[in-house]
Amino acid sequence: MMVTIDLRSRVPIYEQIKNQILELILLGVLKPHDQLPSIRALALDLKLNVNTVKRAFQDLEAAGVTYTLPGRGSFIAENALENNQLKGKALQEIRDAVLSGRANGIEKDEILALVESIYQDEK
Amino acid sequence: MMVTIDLRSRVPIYEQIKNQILELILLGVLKPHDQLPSIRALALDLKLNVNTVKRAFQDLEAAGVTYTLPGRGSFIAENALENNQLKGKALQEIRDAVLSGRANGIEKDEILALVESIYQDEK
Amino acid sequence: MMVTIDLRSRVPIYEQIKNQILELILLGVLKPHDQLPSIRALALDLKLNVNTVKRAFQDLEAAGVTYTLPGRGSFIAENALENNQLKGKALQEIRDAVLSGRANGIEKDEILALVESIYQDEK
Amino acid sequence: MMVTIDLRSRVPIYEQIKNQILELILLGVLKPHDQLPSIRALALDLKLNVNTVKRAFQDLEAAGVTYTLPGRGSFIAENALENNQLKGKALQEIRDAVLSGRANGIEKDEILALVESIYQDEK
DNA sequence: GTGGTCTAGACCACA
DNA sequence: GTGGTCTAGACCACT
Repeated sequence: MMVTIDLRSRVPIYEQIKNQILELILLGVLKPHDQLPSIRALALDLKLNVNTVKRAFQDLEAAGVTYTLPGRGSFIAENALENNQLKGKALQEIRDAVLSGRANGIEKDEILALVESIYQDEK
Repeated sequence: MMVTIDLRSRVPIYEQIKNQILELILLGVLKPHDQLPSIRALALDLKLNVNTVKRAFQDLEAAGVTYTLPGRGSFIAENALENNQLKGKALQEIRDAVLSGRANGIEKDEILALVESIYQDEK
Repeated sequence: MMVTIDLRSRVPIYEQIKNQILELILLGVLKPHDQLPSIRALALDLKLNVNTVKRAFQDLEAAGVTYTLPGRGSFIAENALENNQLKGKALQEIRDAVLSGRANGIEKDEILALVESIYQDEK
Repeated sequence: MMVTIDLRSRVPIYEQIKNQILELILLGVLKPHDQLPSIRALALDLKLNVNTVKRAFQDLEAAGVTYTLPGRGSFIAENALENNQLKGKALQEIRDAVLSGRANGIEKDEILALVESIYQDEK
């Protein structure tokens, strides 16, 4: 699993895990019914607490991105990205951040440029 | 003072206060050396605890946006917006939110449109 | 009375008044039994609240620097500077400030230079 | 953690904590990325309220001396002392205190000796 | 366990 | 009246 964590980020670790798995699906690296690594294996690999990884997996399942077969493991859902119910929350976060940025005097063009650069990165 | 609070927002109340005061400065409603409402008056007005409002004012002062004369009140600093040391943090928040949005399958154009609409609002 | 107040300073206004009167005595401008301006006149002159000036005068009298004849006014005491019981407190304030400066990485020489420059100013 | 508090000092408790942590960094006892004690543990240890300790840590973080990972703890920043934005304020406090001391008839040499003795203490 | 937010309320210093 | 400090304690998010 190509997942890297930045412990110094203010973004919760479980969010980083979720985001990176979603990115891998988006990029086609992970396909429907592919098996995810076990929670314990990933926690060991990333040197994280099992609970932290568990929380990420729980969220993904709750959002309809993955499904779990008890005793077998977690797998990518059929229509993972279409199911994803996390989009709304993500959009709201962007709205909040942009509003805060505007209040702090950040120019519109500054943000537009930032968005462009982010979407250029690894597409 | 035209400050409105959304108690149900995930954005901390004191951040909402900070942002709204910054907006008022940006819009020219509040000018250097203008006096802000007293923390007690604002707390009463917004039905908040004094400490919550105080936290907002403390942050603004630490950021160089306002200055406080104990026993007299808080005032807008001479170069409030130039001093503002909160911009960097705000930009970082936008970056994080956009990255998270991208991971969740939000299209670039969707974000660009959102940014445009936010900046059209009251500028 | 040549007293000037800096409303923007973190030093309490009544302390500024006390300090300036003490300086005037130190410089010989005010001599024993000279009459100080009335509290009201000074408050009017400096555009301050009467209570603020009153507090300064009270402190000076309590410290043995001045004496008051009810209905007549306040006067410089015979041995104003020798009597002054405020020295100890002032020394303690310097100690605290220097300790704090040391903690914040200010070099000894920096402070020594500052002290020299202050004592050169108007002596 | 070797932190001692003087409850009877006019220096706010949270300032005492800030100063002592800064001293520990200055002395090399605390190094970049070292973890500070938890605010709860320190509060318990010093018999203080959690919020008082929190205020100290908040200030240190705002000044760029520490960084905080929610849920994990607070740590010394990479360039803690270089970042420290509190130096200016500390210098201003010394200036004010010395001016006040001069007004109260404290001799220059008295202050110079005091500064020397303070810097001899534990350097 | 960690820190983050918020409330309620006391007491003090200053204007 | 103003802001500043401190306490006690609740509730939440994250590890």
